[in-house]
Amino acid sequence: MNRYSAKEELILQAAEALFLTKGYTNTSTTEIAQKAGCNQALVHYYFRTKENLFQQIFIKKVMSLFAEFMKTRPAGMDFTESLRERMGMYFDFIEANKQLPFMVINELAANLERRQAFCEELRTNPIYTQLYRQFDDEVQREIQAGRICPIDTTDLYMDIISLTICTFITLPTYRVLLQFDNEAEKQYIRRRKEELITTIQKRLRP
Amino acid sequence: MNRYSAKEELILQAAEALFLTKGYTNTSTTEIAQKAGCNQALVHYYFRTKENLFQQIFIKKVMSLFAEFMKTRPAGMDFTESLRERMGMYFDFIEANKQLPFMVINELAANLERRQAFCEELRTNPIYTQLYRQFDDEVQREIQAGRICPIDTTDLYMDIISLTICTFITLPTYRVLLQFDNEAEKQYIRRRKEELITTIQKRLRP
DNA sequence: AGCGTATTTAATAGGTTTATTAAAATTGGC
DNA sequence: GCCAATTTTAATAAACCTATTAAATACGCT
Repeated sequence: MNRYSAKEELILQAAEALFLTKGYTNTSTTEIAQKAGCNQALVHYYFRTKENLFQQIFIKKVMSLFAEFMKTRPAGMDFTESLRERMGMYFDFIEANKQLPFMVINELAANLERRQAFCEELRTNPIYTQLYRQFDDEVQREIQAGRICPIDTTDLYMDIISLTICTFITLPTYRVLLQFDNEAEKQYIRRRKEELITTIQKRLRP
Repeated sequence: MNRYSAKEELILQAAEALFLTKGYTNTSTTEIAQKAGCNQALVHYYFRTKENLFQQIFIKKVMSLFAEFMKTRPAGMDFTESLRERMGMYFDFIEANKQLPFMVINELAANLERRQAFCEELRTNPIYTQLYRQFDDEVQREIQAGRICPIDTTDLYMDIISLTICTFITLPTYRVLLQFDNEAEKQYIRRRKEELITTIQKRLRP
């Protein structure tokens, strides 16, 4: 079941929400405690240090982000179809976790140690290496069969995450700049999703 | 000439380097003073507040980023050619200012007031509105002439900055992950630049 | 040389932050 | 219903950060 106590869970949730929206430095343990409805000392009682608490949330979240795209290819589809499917899923996942890209970018870019720990995990954990290899194999097969044009798998992956992530990274600014109301924003996001899929499909045409 | 005194200039430089790499919150005025080789009080003497100092650097930098792409179309080229040229220039500009995207993302996303001030500037300053309108006109003309396929100008612009910026946002991580040495990194960046141009050109094909 | 202004510093007030400690409250087993 | 372990709190130490103030130093001008 749940290896966390109720309060511990509340603290984790509060911390996650705050770290995601405000980043590591801008979030204080006092604030986390407040949001979780407990004393600040309790945060340290359960997690000892702020860094510790952050790591637990960070690793979990970031890995889910990476794994989302590399998910096993849905059965009974050709590559192009399944890629479209996966891009859609990835895009939706980030839409549902709009703040995640910010946290990842901030913490990975700002902190060498965290970056190294993260890369170490990515390089050594067979879950991720296998997922990547599998995706790469698919791409190579399609290229050899002439169904898509030659492209480096890294580039393809980068293109997809770039177009996805930047949509949400620029969103807060676009919201102000283009004066989105709720409906306009939804529509914009839908359009960006279409644009992502179109662009990648055209990119892959032989 | 230079309206800054020598020490003032040193402080600005130190602050710029630090804000760019570590962000606003993670940089202290003490640190800036240290790097500039002066007393911490001097930072406040010249710029009164840390926020003030930051603004001066931020506005200048961000506006140069936006303006770079919208530069007037180089003469004697057709649109496709000139677009390629401009994408190259934009990419190179960001390569020469690798840290800039981080600062922009962080500060615009994290701080509503800054975002509003920035958007206000972008919306009202004729330099930027004109540059954008001009680019939009070009795109419309090309579409009507059937030389490129229909696309929303906002989408086209977003695609370009996405592919450019994400290259450098992920770079610190890729550096560790793919264990780049100097040469490998350069090569990777060159490849990403090609990929950007290829992808956009294919995207625009009728 | 000497006065007045601009620059630079040391010292410090006032605030916030993380982390610890010791005591109080709560819970579950018997 | 009491004891012991767990959970929670209040209080506070120690570090650090921004901003200010008043004093010291350098500088330009006559």
